[in-house]
Amino acid sequence: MDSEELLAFLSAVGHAQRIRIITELAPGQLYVSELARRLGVSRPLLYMHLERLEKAGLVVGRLELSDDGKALKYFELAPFDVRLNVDTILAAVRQDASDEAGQHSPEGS
Amino acid sequence: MDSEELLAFLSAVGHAQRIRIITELAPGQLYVSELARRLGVSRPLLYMHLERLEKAGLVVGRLELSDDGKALKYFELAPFDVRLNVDTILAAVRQDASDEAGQHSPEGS
DNA sequence: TTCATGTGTAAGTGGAGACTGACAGGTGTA
DNA sequence: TACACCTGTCAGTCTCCACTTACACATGAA
Repeated sequence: MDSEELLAFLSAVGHAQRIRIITELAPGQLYVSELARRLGVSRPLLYMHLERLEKAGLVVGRLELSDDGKALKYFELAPFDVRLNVDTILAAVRQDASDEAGQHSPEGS
Repeated sequence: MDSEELLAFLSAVGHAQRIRIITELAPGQLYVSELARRLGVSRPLLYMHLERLEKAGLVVGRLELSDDGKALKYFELAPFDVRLNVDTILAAVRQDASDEAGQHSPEGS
């Protein structure tokens, strides 16, 4: 994980509304409209937050057809576990240099 | 750690400039003007970032007198180690309820 | 055909926070 | 006195992002 990914991750979680989203999704998947109702949030706003969380890899969404033929966009938490201390931050910054050197073909890591 | 503290921590680290500050302070303490020069950042701006980092407990500053009588404000990293996954986030949110119940006299955790 | 449900996006507003420049004050040295 | 350092803060600008309103488009049921 380089510093860019780390930053995306941290700024995604570091927001009160998105913490609430994570809390709400913890028990299991929910579709967007239902989630918006529970949080008392407008749907477009929720989309923005979900998009941000998805880009950071915290959440995954998939379109599903319900029994009665309605398209429902379900979101669920993606497993993540990040440790945050001086060493892990420095490691992320150092990773940038490696990315630079390797260019294409990422190191996985 | 309740969700408010967690949020302060995450939004403090989740910023490119502040990551750079942490990187720069990792080898050892520095005083503000020197740090500003290294980062190529104005001093007032640096103060803002340092204040934010200090409030989140990532950094500590102290005023010191150099040998030649100049006052220097040194900052150094505070030790921190936070693990971030669904469980730790939920734990922070649950902590809010405990804070509410206990009111004053914090639980230290 | 109308209503209630859902997805998805475009366009605009408002406010917080990132950032700058300029100031006032202190010290030691030439 | 003047200069080169330092700390600390105020007042302003500007940019980003959180948020709203409104739209287009589907489906199934009354």
